Amino acid sequence: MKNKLSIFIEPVFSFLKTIPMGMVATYSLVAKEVGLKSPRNIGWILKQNNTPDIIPCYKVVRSNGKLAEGYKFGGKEEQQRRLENEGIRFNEKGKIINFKNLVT
DNA sequence: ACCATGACTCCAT
DNA sequence: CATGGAGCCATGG
Repeated sequence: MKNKLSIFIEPVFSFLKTIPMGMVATYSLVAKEVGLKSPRNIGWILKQNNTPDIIPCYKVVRSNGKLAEGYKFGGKEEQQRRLENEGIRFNEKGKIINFKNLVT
């Protein structure tokens, strides 16, 4: 590839697959995990995902417990559905309840 | 090289 | 708790 972030794509996707059922990761956590500087970069990388049923990019949430706007496959509503399927619950404001289930 | 944009975060108000 | 601004780093025009 000709851009710098592309070399982080596979590491990020691999990490996402290791996140257990019922748990999520924040953008900054994923960034730190693969050695990237800015959480913004993770957003860019997640947009490179073309296989939502193989790469669980829906497991990445914002640090405030809410979902990012730009989930590529049906928006944050679809992302919320996927998370709820794992048992993650949301309040009426769209914020994750018991936002302690982060991976370390 | 300049500028706008983005699936973000932190901190102040 | 909601909002705004600054910081952030890479991409693309």
